[in-house]
Amino acid sequence: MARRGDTIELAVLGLLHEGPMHGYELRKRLNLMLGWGRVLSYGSLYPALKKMLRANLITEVSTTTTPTSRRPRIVYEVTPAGNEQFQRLMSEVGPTAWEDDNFDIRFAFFSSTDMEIRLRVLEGRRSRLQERLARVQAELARTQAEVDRYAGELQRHGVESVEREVRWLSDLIRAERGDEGPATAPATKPVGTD
Amino acid sequence: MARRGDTIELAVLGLLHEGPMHGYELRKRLNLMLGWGRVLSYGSLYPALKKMLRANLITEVSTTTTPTSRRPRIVYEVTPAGNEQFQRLMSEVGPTAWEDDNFDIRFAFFSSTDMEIRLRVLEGRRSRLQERLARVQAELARTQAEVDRYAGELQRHGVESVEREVRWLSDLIRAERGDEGPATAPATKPVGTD
DNA sequence: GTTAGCATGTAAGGAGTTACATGATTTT
DNA sequence: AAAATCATGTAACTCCTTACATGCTAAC
Repeated sequence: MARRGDTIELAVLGLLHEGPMHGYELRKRLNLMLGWGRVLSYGSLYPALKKMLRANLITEVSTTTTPTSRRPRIVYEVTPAGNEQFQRLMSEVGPTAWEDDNFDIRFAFFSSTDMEIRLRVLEGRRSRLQERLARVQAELARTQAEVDRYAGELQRHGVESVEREVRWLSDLIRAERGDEGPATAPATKPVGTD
Repeated sequence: MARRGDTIELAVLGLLHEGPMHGYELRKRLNLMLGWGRVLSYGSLYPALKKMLRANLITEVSTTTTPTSRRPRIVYEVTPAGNEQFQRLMSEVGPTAWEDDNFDIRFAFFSSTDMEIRLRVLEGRRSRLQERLARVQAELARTQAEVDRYAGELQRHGVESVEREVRWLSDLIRAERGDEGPATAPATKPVGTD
């Protein structure tokens, strides 16, 4: 079962899926990818790589092929076992918190999986969001007038944001089913109900 | 300077600002308030309360006044020092990550501060979001076509969401300046540029 | 009478950050 | 020549979660 800490593992396997890379570059790519907020520190990346080496998910590749005679960098490559693990982490159904925390990463690597898994991840996220939406809206109805102005405004904005994301997911699911990848632009147009 | 762990402290002080409460109730209110995602566990709440007691930010209040003869609950009340700390945490300018992590909590307690602080918090958040937006869009322009379909779609959606939040913040700032609290509905209307 | 919710706490462990340590290479 | 960036790592520390431990009260 997927644990909290498997996030870095998933991200590293996903990036290495595109080709060999060394630690420093992995960190840079990761920080661009997950640019919205948190950055990953070396203090967690390097130990994670060591752990993955021991688990035989990745292997070191000699850098001697580099023509420009740079300083020795440790380039990693994904093993067959690593690819298996990647597919497992991409598709596994775990606790809500884990799946929500890793949705973005999974999405970013959608090209490296098949449609079946993409649909499961998208639909899973949508149903979790809808469930929460229902709970929050029930709560809102129950406590109606007694909420603070600002707290209420925050709730309202939160609900609206989640509703948008649900519509976005619905568009993507439709596109996926219609077999034409993510829609390139129409997310702002009225798309009817979900 | 505000540390990462001051989040619970801020939230507890904010809730107690509305009146005395015991731990169990604090947790419930908090989990409703921050309903979008993570829940706070007893394992972090109770030790935090103990720590705040020692720091003299809150005090225990005897529950003997309760008429229904319930089991003894430990009801906490905020001290003058606690109120000072609350105002400090509400207004303090810290590292980006801290301010971003705590924006929602600060917003939810806006009624307990004055307009000066509300404006500073709202404008601070808006400028941080705009800065990130600029960075990401520059990055998007630089790497144009070479991005993966799904990774690109994720970026696009992220930019759109942040742009929405910037408009929301601008509405709130305008309302705050016009002295009429948060707008009750017009967030979906076109509001021009920021 | 037993399940569900109220109520408070502790201990162990996970995951990641910050700060430290080191040194090569490229740019200014 | 200095500053920035490339590049890899370790140690200490922080914050939080999970799991455990305990017992009362209300509802079914």
